[in-house]
Amino acid sequence: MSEAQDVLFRTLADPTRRALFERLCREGERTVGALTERAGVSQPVVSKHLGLLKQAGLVRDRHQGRHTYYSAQLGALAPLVDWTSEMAGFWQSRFDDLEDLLKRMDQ
Amino acid sequence: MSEAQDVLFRTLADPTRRALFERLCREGERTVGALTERAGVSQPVVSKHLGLLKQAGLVRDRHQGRHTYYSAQLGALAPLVDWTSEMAGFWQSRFDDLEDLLKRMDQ
DNA sequence: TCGATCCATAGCCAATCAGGTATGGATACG
DNA sequence: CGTATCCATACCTGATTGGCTATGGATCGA
Repeated sequence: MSEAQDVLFRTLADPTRRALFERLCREGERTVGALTERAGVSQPVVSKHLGLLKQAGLVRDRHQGRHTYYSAQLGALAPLVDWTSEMAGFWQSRFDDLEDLLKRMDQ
Repeated sequence: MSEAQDVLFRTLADPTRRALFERLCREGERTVGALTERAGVSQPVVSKHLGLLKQAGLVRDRHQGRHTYYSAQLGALAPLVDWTSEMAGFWQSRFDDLEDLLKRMDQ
């Protein structure tokens, strides 16, 4: 029930938002205008999504003149990686328990 | 824009649903009744969430008499792991590009 | 200085969805 | 059998939210 995980999942659940984050990962730093092209939605919508991504810590922004440059903060994905590892860990430990059980039954 | 990733993120975005999946990972196979205890929501709601988790491939169900046992399908998390790896990969390759650039500038 | 461009905010609307209650089918038990 | 338990489905409702347009502040270029 970690808050960080919740924010990440909720933020990345939206396809438009995830696509924006993906583009920033692929292409590096980009302006709002550049991201709006081929985003399939209007500029205000892109700005709002970028705002949410920023709140989630997934991107950071840098102002230069009229432009705002956004870039991906990959480290923010850590809680997500941790969560999957944790789930896999539970799985594995239960599997070990099963192995233990079978081993003991075998004797 | 993989469909599998989209389903996973959307399904795991809900806290109640994620908590159910977590319990199944931690505790192994459980009935709907057992999951409803401490879920904080009503039994029909639990059933609906389990249905969605099943659609997403994250759990599987097994019927025995009046009971329905659900269990986590950890392999279903693969697309999520792949996605994070891919993002990290883009990040890394851009970093490599930068290294390349710096190296060439150095000469 | 004036017009144009870039971006963020505000306000609105439609769609989605998580929650509840009601209910019924299926199975177990006395 | 008849009753109780387990679970899923149907239906409704309020809240959330992703999209739009309108607008305004800020900066650049002429």
